Amino acid sequence: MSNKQLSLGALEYLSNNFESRYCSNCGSRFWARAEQNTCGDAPCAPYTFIGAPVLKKRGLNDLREFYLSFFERRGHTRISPYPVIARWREDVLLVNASIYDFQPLVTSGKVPPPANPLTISQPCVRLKDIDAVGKSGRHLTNFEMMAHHAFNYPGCQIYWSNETVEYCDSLLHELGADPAAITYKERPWAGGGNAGVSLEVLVGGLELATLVFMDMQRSKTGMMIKGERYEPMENSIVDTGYGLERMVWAANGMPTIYDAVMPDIVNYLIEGSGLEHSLEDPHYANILAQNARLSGLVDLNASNLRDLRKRVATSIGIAVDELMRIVEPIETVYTIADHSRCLVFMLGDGIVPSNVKAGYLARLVIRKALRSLQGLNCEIGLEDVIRKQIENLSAFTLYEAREETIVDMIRHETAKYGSTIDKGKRLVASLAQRYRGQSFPREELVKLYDSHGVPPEIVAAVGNKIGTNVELPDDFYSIVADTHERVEVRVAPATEGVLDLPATHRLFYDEPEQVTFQAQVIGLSKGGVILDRTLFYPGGGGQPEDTGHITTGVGTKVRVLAARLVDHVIVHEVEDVTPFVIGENVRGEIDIDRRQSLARHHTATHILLASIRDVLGNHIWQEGAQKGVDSSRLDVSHYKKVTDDERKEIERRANRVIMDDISVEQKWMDRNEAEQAYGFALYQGGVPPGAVIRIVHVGADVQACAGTHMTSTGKVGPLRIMKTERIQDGVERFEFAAGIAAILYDQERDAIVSKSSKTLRVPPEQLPSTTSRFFEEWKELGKENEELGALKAKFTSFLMSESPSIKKAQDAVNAGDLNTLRNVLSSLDAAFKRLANVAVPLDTVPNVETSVLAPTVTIVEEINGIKILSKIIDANMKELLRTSQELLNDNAVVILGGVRAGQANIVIMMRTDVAKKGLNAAIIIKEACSLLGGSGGGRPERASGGGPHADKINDAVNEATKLVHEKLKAIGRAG
RNA sequence: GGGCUCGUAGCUCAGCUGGAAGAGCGCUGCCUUUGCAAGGCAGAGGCCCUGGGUUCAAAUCCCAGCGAGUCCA
Repeated sequence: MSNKQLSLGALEYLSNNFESRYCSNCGSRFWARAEQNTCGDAPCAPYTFIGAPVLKKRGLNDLREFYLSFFERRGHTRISPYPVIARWREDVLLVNASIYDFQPLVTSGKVPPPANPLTISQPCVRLKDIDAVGKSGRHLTNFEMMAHHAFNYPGCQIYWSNETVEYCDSLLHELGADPAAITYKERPWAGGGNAGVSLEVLVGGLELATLVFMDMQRSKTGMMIKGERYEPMENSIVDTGYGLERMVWAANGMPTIYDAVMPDIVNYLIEGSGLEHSLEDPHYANILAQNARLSGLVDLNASNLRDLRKRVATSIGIAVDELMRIVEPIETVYTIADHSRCLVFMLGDGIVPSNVKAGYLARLVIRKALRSLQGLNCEIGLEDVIRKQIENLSAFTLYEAREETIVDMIRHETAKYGSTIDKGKRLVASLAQRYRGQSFPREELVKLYDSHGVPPEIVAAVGNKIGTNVELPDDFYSIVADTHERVEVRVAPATEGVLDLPATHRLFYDEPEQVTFQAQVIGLSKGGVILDRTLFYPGGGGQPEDTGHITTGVGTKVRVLAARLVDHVIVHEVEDVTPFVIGENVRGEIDIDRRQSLARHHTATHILLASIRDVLGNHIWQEGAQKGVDSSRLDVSHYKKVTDDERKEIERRANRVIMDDISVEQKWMDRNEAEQAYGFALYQGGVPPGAVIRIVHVGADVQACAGTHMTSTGKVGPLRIMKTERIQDGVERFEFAAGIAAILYDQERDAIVSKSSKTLRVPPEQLPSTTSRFFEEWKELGKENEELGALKAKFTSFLMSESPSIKKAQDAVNAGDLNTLRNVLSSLDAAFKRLANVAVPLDTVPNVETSVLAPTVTIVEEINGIKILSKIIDANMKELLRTSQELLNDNAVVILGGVRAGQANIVIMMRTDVAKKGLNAAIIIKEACSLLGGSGGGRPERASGGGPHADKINDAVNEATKLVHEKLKAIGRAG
């Protein structure tokens, strides 16, 4: 027993009203009024509330309101829920619990809580047990955690465990719980770097709430809790969590939590899919209840699902198959009901489906829902269910306002998934062809899922139809996980030593247009000067730091390379720290052009974000931003590609705001007041620490922002969107320039255009038509060139051998067939004319070529009845190949050489019957080309090669010819 | 943030152990048919994503970039 558990034992309220015992099953300590041997929790105790509600019947909205007002009456302030996407945290993606709202800034004491004590009903999304959803009867991917929190600081004690348990007890009494049925089970608790003791609150076997008493923090020494060491901390926090859905379930005793929480959605899906079942049928209700009761006792996963099915079937007395037939469709209905509700929370709170981060989790849920819906085989679309859910969640007005965007995202994702699956099926089909009649390799199955998103069930369905044997392993997803190497999380960079100096006064906020300032040197560090006040902005919020000069008391001017914020102190990194003396007065001067440009881009960023939101919709959220001197970029969440028209409209709107010359308001505000007034949209650029934050108004845009700004929008000057790109699925990047940078961008563009138009000798406005004409003509020329090559090959071979046309003409003459003769001659004539009309591009013909070509003659020899032709002609590689092909009509082996662009090429071709005798062109070409300083290769009956020594072309062709002769003679002797 | 796939004709894709750019569907024309369904013949249609590198030779191999898809944290 650890100390923590003993300390709770001193609780007055518990010891006065309850008996403390140890569970005969798990050994945990628990408190109860009734005589009982077990802790009342699964798996030590079964559900008893199903069919026998343990709380007074209440609906979701009713119970939520009851809870919040219960705590309001007891001095708590009601707080609006936070979004389910945890934008204020870098360590997690989704809000898993109400305390996430206050981590890390409030829990660490850096920021005061919005109210103290407070009560909230916080929607949460947990995807960890997503596979058990629908099957276990109790798992949800999303739920509302009702909570009351008290933050105790030194000198400010609100309340602690005694009051918390008392509140819980009387709440449960008021809700109609039998006092004797309530059990508090003690458990050590740890999470998010903190630890403490918790009490699980159990009624009827169901855990309704957890009361956490957080008063420890992680440390190197201290006591061990759940594998980490913790020490006591100054603050202590009451962190409670009551499951709204579970309480509703306990209050009506339905077989599953889904029936209790979303009866109309469940019915809608059941009716829509033509399922016969209804909960009125006692047989079905019994099966589902039994299923929920037994699954309550285990942690459901893929491998023990079968065991569970068996146990349920046995306890009801039916076959497993029968059970599955009844239970699976309804489980699918539950899954869809859960997932669709989850999606309303996710998408409604601004998550855009993507392939990374929270967006990926949303996509995951969408795809699971779509797959389930498909399994149900009904006309209802996910879109329809989502609309119904939004209607149901009327307590959240925000979602109603965003309904069309949510539905549009769903539609978009549905189409996307459809095409992924279509593509996947085609892939599977072609793979299945390869493995027809064999078993389908497991690696392919994994790869299809991992690289192409094809679920194994689809592989099986398509594959088995084609005739490959696809086996589905039980632990498929863990096999996939095993193929991914675990990457260690990088360690946080070491923080610099805290400077024991007062916070630097930030002149850049008070006097945004000042260039110079007087200050006193109050500290020196290695390479750094610390002043009591400064105009140098230390960087932050995507805005780079200022540079400039500091002139010492004796007039030495020292360059400031950068300014950095270390805790509350701004450190000026200087070229040389030696001229500075602590205590002296100095004069600072910032590089005003740089600062102006940065500030201009910063203000422009705010203007642009507001314009983007105007044009693309209110789901737009800043995902990142980087300001620069020459250009800046702004990343926003958006689920479609930005069109040209949208981009232009955004640019026009932004420039209109600039021309309206609205003054930029900047003020410090109490954090909680600001949040109340403007909501979470304040934190586009991240959540700043501190009880007081800087609020910047730029037109319609209001943000918490620490950067420096222009004093009015007009001073931003022209704004140009240079380009948009999709940096991830669901995130669009805008690159833009403002002020002089925008002018420079325009000028650069003009230069590009004017240079091009000078080259083409057309005015800029004719560039599009001229370039496309040139492109077309270039393509035409390419085709003509091809044709020319073919004709040239024909012509060349015609000159060297007995052309079939000539034969045909002679035959026609002999037969007196004038018609044929006329046709042959006219077609030859046309070919020659065409050849004559096409300009032959004269390559830079090297001298060597003419000298080589001149003495060459056509060599035709016959060895063992095999006709061999070899010659050097004026042709490139392609033409050599073509000509050889033509010459093969009259010859059995053709060897052609040619020189182009200072490089020699050789081609050897032969009839297949010659190659079959054992003559290998690829081997011969290699030999011959080695004389050229190169190499070659190909297939036995056709090979090509070449080399840089063009002057050796004669030798190479001769060598090839010689080798052919020798080989043929050898074959002849052997034969 | 990391892993893995893919960019070739209008579409779907083959070719990728380097050696003349292919198939199916679609399109155009002609033939067959009373018409339809269809069949036959001929043809058009390609910066093989871009830029480097290796090589005698690159759609194919290597690197970088751009674009798309997918899985995981």
